[in-house]
This record gives sequence, C-alpha cells and structure tokens, in this order.
Amino acid sequence: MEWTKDPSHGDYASNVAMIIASQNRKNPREIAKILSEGIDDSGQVLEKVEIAGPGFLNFFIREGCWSSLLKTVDSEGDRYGSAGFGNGRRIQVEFVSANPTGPLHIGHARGAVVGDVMANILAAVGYDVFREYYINDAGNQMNNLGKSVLLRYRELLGRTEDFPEGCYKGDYIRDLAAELLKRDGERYLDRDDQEAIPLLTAYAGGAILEGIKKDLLAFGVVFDLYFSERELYREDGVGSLLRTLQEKDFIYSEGDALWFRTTAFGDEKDRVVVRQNGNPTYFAADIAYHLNKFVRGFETVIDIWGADHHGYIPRMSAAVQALGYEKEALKVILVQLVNLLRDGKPVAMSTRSGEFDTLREVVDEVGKDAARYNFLMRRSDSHLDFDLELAKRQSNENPVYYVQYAYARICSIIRMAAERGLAPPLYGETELGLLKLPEEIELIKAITRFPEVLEGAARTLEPHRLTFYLNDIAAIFHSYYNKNKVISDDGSLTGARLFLVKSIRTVLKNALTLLGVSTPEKM
RNA sequence: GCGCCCAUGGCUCAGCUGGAUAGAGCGUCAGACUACGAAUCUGAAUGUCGGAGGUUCGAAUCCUCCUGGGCGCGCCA
Repeated sequence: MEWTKDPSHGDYASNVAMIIASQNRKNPREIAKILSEGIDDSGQVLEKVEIAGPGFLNFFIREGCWSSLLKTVDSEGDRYGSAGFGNGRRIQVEFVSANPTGPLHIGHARGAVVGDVMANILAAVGYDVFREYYINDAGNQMNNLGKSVLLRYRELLGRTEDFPEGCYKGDYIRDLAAELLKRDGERYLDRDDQEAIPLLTAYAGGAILEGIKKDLLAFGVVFDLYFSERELYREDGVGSLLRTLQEKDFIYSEGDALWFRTTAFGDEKDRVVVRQNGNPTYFAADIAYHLNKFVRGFETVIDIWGADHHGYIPRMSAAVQALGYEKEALKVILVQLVNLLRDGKPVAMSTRSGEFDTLREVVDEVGKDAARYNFLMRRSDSHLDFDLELAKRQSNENPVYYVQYAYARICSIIRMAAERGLAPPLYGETELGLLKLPEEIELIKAITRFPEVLEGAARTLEPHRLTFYLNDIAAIFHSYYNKNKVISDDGSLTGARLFLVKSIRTVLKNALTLLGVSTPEKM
C-alpha cells in the first residue's frame, strides 16, 4: 500500500494483485477484482475502489474522513510521529571518534550531525539509545602529538630542531606549547624525549579532547560516554580478546606476527592483529572495543565512519561474526567528505591558510541551525558541498530558513488569533469536516505521513529523509498560506484552520527537534 | 591489477528497496504585498535517468559488459 502521486489514481494504491498474479501466473486484474470485492469497509472510509492499469487497486477516501487522522496529532503532541517498534532494545551509536590530535574539522562535523540525529531518530522509534565517542588515545599518532608539542616548546625556548614527518604543524600546537611553558616553566627542556613525550602527550591529548567536547557541545552534540582506547588496554581488553580468538582458533602465527583469519568470514585477506614487534594493531584494539560493546549488552551497534574507511567494513564485520554475533548486529553508516566552499569557490583545507575549516569556526560563522540542516540535505554517502556564504544567507537559497519560517509564520498566526481572543481548538471542539480544499487535504496527508517518514528513516538509517520531508510540508503550507486566510469572519472555519495549522506546527516542531535545529517563534 | 561506491534537466540533488506520465531546490524568463510575516507564493522552459545488452506484465531501481569519476587495497590510525 502506498501513497499515490497522481490524484486520478486515488489516495492510496496497492500493487498486491500484481504480485499475487505473478506468483500464480494469473491475470492480475482478475485478482484485483476478487480482492476489491472482499474489502471490509465497515468504517465507511472508502469513496470507491478502482482497478486500474495493469492491476492496481486504487483507493479513494471519502472527503470527510481525512480530518479524523488529525486526532492523534492532537493527543500525542510532542510525541506525535514517534513509535514503539524499537521495543526498548539497546542500541549504540558510535560517532565522531576523532583522535584527540587536533580540533575537529568540517568533515567531523558532518559525521557528528549524522550520528546525533540518527540517535535521536532511533530513540524516537523506541530504541534505548547510547551515544559513544571512541577516543583513539593510544598509538603512534598520539606519540607524534606529544613530540610535536615538545618540539614547539623547545622552539619557544630558543632550541630549534627539525620537524619530522608525521608531526603536527597546526598553530594549535604552538598554542599548547606556549600554555605549557606558562604553566610548567622550563622543566621539560632538558628531559629525555622518552620521559618528556608521554607527559606532553597526556597533557596535549587531554587539552585537545576538552576542546573537542566544548566544540561538540556548541554544536548541540552530547555523548553518553567518551570511551578511551588506553582504558581498554589498561583493563586487558585487547589481551583477553586475543586469547578468546586463539581459543576459537581464528589466530595463527606467520612471519613473527599474529594473524586473524578474517577470510573465514568473507574478508579478502587475513589481517595482522599483533605485529612482529609484539604490539597489537589498531584493528586488534578496535575488535576488542566492539566486543566490549556487545558484552555491555548492546544488541545492535552502529558505527559512523568517514567513507574513506569503507574498505575496513569486511574485516570488522568478520571480527563481529568470529566473536559469535550476527552480521546484522554491526551496522556501518558511511559519511562522505564535505567540500567546503565560499561563494562557490573551494576553501583551502589547510590549517595554515587561516581560512575556516574547523567545526568551531564554521559553527561560529554560520550558526548551529544552518550548519546542522545543511549537513542533512544529502544522503550521507554522497558528497556534500557546503557553502559558507549560502549557509549564512537569509534567503530562499537557504532551506533551513524556509522551514523555520513556516514555523514562525504559524506561530504568528496563532499569536494574531490570540489577540482576537481565539485559541486553537482541541480535536472534537471543532468542525474539521470544513477542511475540504485540495490544499487542506494535501496538508492533512502530509501531516499523516510524518510517522511513516520517521519510521523509514529509522529502518534505513537515513536521516536525510527528514529534511526532505520538512521541505515538502513547509512548501505545501507556504502555498496554502498564500492562497487562504486562516483567520476570517467565519468562526467555524477559522477554528478548523487554526487546528490544522497547529497540527502542522506540531510536526515541524517535532521534526526540527529531531534534527537538533531550533524552532524560533519569530525570525 | 583487485574490491567498494557513484553517474538522473544548465548546477546541486531526491526518487519510499521493481510500479502508473521520473520529481525538488538553485539558476533563467514572466508575474503577485491597501489581506494572518514577500526569509513567501504563482506560472513557463529544460531529461535518449552515462552507453549497450539481459531478466518481466513493468527497470532510474535487479544481472552482465563497456565508458567516465571517487575511494580503498599498511605489521598506519
């Protein structure tokens, strides 16, 4: 059963007769006829049922019936649209998870919004959602961070050394070094690298992570837990994982390294989990982390990764299966890179250029609402152009305002009505049968679609469906608004229309809230 | 070389997992404020859905090949 695109096909249509026919090699129109004769319309909602085309069943709903669909909007209010099919099952969304080696950039911002909104959506359909950030605070890159700060620190004290490959050159490193000098004085100047680097790594990593948390907060993104990779090692998570895999005979030794037989689960080659030098790989830690997630009781685990990591999926999936979990227990959403533009021209993504590229700077410039909305205007696995000037522009080129404006307009109407002593009625207090203009029926249908859209977004893990839906319903409303007056001399009609626009407002509010976008009553 | 993703109007993209005449926004052109907010609306033009086969009642959607792009193929993370 689906909504029709063409009114001449009725309101709903079903292709069920064609499906049955193709399975039984019968004439679809005859099946459709049999089906249509057996329809139980005890609720008297059907105007007529037609058999059309190759065997479609087209359902025409009686005019007066639509408004009854608005009852739930009224009774559910800010819960309208939400559902319970998640059944309280525990689901974890892991996202951002950037190394604390530098501030978040624009690419992380997209992942942050996709993850955050995905979590909101899943919570709205009844899952018990947990948001988590995996801190890669172990390994070489962190070491390089500490080294970078040390070098800048010594530089400040007049001791300049070569800056090796792999070290971080951003200005924030100089800032960290200067702060350290101010705080701790010269005590690291003559320390051995082996001694000094871990200290500076801990210092810099901690400071950067605090910055990341603040930036995310300003972006409206809050985590239930920041999970530390180092913590995982400290609790022997990696060691015990390796023992488990060994017991299950998924590990073998070759060339002085330990290999994980991921090919047993469809990976194209086996992967190293312990290097020749005895250190576990990043992959080993990541498996241990995922095992930890399942042990904590999450039934489903969603990872949000940059699309450049797509090649990593088969081995992670293999690991999950090797540990005895269903393949479907791990779901990966890939988020494509963002092209940052200014007036159509690419913004240099280097930190040196002084141009905008961090999450913080972008949010400061264009605002949280515009940034978040823009990141959700495409499927997450497709490239996204993000134009700073366009995102700031308060015009029809900027879809956030289009939707927020619809919301503000409705608020304005309701304010205006209140000045005349009219409050939007409750369901049952008004004659909704008066809403029979085609645009009004269209609006009611659009309102009705919201729970379906939300459910679809949850099932497919596609948050962009909400923005497309919002644009849709806002457009129908704006058009209606320009053609018709809500407040008129006709008291009954005014009441019915106030109820209608109030219902739209509820949907806009609920959907925008899921996106983490504000709902201003005046703009 | 192997693997994954993508190709839809001038531009940027949707297309509800196989349905009816492929839709939006931007841009272009022509219009609408003495009426609840013009950050809005109305109308017009623009398509061999990259190409070629195949599957079937029916394909932008599924299968194969080709072309053209992106990404991945580390004892990096």
